[in-house]
Amino acid sequence: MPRTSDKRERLIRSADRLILSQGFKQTTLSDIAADSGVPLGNVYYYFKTKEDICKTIVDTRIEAMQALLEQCSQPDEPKARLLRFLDYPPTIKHDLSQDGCPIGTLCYELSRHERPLNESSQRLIHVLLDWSKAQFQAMGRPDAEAMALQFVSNLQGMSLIANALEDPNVIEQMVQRTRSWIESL
Amino acid sequence: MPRTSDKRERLIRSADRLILSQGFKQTTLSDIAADSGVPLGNVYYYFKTKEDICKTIVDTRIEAMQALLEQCSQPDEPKARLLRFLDYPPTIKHDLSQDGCPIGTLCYELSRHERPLNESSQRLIHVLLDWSKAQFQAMGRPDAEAMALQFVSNLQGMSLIANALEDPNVIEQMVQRTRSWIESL
DNA sequence: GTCTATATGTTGATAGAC
DNA sequence: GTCTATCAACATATAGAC
Repeated sequence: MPRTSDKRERLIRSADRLILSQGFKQTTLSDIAADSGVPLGNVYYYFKTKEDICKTIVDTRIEAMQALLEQCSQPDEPKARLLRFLDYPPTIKHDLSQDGCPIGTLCYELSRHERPLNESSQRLIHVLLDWSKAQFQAMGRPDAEAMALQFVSNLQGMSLIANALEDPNVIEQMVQRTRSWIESL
Repeated sequence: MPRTSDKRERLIRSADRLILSQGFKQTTLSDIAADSGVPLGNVYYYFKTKEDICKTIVDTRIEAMQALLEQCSQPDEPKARLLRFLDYPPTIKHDLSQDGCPIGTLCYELSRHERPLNESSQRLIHVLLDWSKAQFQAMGRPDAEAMALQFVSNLQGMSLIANALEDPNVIEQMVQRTRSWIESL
């Protein structure tokens, strides 16, 4: 019987969605329980603490981003990989402008919590930085580090502004600019 | 007697600092009271609600940024104004990498609160966008809107990444890149 | 205007029956 | 494994003496 329970999965999905739209601190266990249809007391069978849920969400988002990045890393030249990644933000521009970037928002919120939660910020942003840097290095650029910084900065900057203005068009415009920049290299 | 009380000012200063390092939701009235040396019950003589404090901090930061922008707007050509603004981030790179941007962090946090708090996000980011756009327009650029987007995106992107990595050098590197971009126009 | 004491509500977490 | 009931801590906000 317990083998077929999908409660843990439902809890994670609800937590992920609620944390994205409300933030981690703002989201209560009661919110997550209600949204997932799991009784409040039962949450503690699956997660030891609220902080434990947060760590799980961090891992979930990191893995989701890594899956996306691998999908963009087909046996191809690095420039095409970067351009292929840029196809993604416009497909979720409405989510991005409504809730911000799942990586960036968590990054910024967790960096103002205590240890060990704030240590997740570094891991989250490194996923994007490391992959980007690898692509610029494969392009033979000695300034790969700085280029990766600019690339990820564009992604995070556009998400924050689009979210603040609630304007999906910001994503379109900035992706277009970033695309032109990559193509010109 | 009450004329010389600086309690309200002390409360604002403490709230501003605490909200910057811990976030608004995370910061309790007790924190602010203790830090400012004002008894908890007395806070409500100066502010009706906690939300009221937040709105005051938003205004404070907007005014501080406007003051800085005016300082960069000496009777000069627009390109020099943008470059003069870029002198600023490196002077506070340690604060930026420790706590993030006072505009951007508040922007991202408040956009996931309910109305009317989330409406402040738009006002906060518009301060930077409007001023930047005005400079690019004065430079005669028809794409001033997109240029302002890229400029502010760089500022916010570098702050988020520097904060996540706790690395002031990210500010230096990205400001240098942004400076080169502006100079090339 | 100032401050102590406290009301009121919410939240993370636990106890214990089933 | 599941769920109800509840605890203990904390946060916002108020009452009321001074």
